[in-house]
Amino acid sequence: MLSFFTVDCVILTFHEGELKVLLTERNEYPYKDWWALPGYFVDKGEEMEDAVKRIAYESTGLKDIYLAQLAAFAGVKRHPEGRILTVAYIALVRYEDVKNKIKPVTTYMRQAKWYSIQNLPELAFDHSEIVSLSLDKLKQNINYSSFLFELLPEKFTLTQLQQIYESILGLSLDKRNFRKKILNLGYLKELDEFQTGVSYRAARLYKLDKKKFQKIFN
Amino acid sequence: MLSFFTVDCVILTFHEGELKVLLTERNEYPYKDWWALPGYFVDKGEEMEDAVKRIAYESTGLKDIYLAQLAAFAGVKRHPEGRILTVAYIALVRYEDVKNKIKPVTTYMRQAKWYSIQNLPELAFDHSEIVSLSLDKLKQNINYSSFLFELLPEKFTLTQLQQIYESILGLSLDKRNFRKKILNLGYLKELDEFQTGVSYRAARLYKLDKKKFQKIFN
DNA sequence: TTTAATAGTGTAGAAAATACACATTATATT
DNA sequence: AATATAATGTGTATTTTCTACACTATTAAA
Repeated sequence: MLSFFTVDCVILTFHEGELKVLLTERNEYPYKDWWALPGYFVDKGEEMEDAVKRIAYESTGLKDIYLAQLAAFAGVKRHPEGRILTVAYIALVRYEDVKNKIKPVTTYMRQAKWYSIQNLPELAFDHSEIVSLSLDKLKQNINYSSFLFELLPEKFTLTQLQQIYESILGLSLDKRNFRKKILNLGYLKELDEFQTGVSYRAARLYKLDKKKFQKIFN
Repeated sequence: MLSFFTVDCVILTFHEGELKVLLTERNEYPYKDWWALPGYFVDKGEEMEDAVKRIAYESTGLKDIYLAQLAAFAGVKRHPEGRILTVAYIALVRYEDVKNKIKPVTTYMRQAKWYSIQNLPELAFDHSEIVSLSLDKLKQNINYSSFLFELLPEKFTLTQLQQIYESILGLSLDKRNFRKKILNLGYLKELDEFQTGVSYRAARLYKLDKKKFQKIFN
């Protein structure tokens, strides 16, 4: 009993104050030359998450990235050559980790490129819907998960954290209230270190205290 | 390119103050005679949701029930005869609608039976995990969706609503605070009707004002 | 030394969450 | 008719959280 199916990856990062998603230019029919989410068939005997990691590695050069399943898409008409079921995953990466690494090495996709989620081209298949549902899912879980910190360097400023909240929620937050609330949650560790390389007052750095986060959310 | 996959249904109802899930006794190998979630192969050319509706109809006699996709499960070892991908759905039904209807008419399942989610038998495949993730998903969404009302008759008492909250969240709530909060949300319509057939003071009936609910949540 | 750019901070008022106990009402029982 | 039973329905005081709002501090570059 054969079962062909694919995984598609919504690989997100945070850069220049914006959420960005990694798109690849398809080198295969159907939708040849269209922009699409990185994705491909899951090998026989390969675990789904391993396939996602493989594809994410091929397009970002990174191993061990944060993954969460979004949903399965199996519309009879989603693929012009017959129903192909796909399972979409959200993957989060730090921009500093990938910035110079993207050079896809596969035959089925040409260049990969970060696109601001505000400004996406038309995508192949139902991939626009998949991206949009991914963002909905992040919004839903923003206060109940530490996934945000997968988008930030280990040491980050409160402004960076606030920008991620704002870009995921799609609204702007009051700086004082945001800081009061987030520090009150009690899972950020204030460091005695400061930003470097900026031409203005350097901001204090913080990091996530994972143990405290666990305690608070379980 | 063929693609065989199944859907499994976590069909939930609310009765006697408890959440219950519908299980069927399998009549096919593997796991013959085990209790399992109702589920079966999706036909070629059949939309996933239609397959879910078909299976739910076969086990409950109901059409047009509330559905939400939970997730895809595709572990290489989840099925002893080779990987079978399944997409799990949550379905919610009113007990009054199904109470006398359950008589499965398929060859692949024998009796169907409501089990309290507190007290499930060992299940076939990874179905225990699927049930448990379903409950997690309901918990997550309880305050942001009107799915609860799919478990209640059109006209219900506040005590019934509170019991559903309590059984999904797994904790008990203060009656006065619960009522204050839920009525404050502004989407319940107080009726001039009361419970009948009880041997004590009859409670007032309410119903969901769907338009107001929409307004409030969009 | 001045300018530019962002960091960092507090308070008062409003709203929401919590803790908590008893009188009311309808039916069934004697 | 009186009583018992079982669940309904209600208010207040306290604590906590949310919201609105503006200026000084710091650093580097010009």
